Amino acid sequence: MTRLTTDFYLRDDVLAVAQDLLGKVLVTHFDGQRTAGVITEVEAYRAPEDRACHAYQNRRTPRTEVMFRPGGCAYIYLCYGLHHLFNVVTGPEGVAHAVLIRAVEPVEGQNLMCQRRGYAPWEDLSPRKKVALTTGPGALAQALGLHTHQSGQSLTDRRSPMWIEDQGLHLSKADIARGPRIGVDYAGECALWEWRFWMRHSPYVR
DNA sequence: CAAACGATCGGCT
DNA sequence: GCCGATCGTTTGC
Repeated sequence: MTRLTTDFYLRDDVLAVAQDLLGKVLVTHFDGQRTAGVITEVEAYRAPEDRACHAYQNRRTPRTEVMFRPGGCAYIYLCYGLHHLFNVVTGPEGVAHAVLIRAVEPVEGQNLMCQRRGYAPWEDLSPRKKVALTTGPGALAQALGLHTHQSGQSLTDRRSPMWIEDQGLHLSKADIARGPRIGVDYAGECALWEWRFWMRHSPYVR
């Protein structure tokens, strides 16, 4: 297992980082238990010009302060009062870029994920239900035990309980599809930008 | 201090 | 496809 290092996250090109995250493995290790999933769908958010980004026009608020940190930490926030959405902060310090992880394919700790989601055990799930376990940003965050109180956590520190690793899966350009981001209609013209990327052949995509 | 607003999900028609 | 749930954050008065 090779945990991604700060070099990966500090790059200024968040669209490149977003695509490079596809095929990497998001791992959490809480209370001695690991859960992990291959990242299958992401969206890029880029201050200052991106109206859909919480740090639009580089405005700093208590919530978005972590987005301005050097790349390599988590930005987790509560959406619709119910869902904890997990983002990876990228770019150098002062540059508020982030990648929203929208879906993963479970590869480790499936039964704990099911427990956290209130599902029956993994082996008892229909194919559809297996996909629903970790498809969608709120769903995967719940499955992996991610919560707003972890916002700001490092993904690169040796002692951190959450990180992203490269397990050697290589995607060619043809394996990546792109389209407009979801749920950002309020962002005017920015809503048309094709900053959502997914693994073309994965069933773990909306 | 009040009020509006979501980077969504799941259940139901 | 439509709709309600639910609450922290932000903004405006």
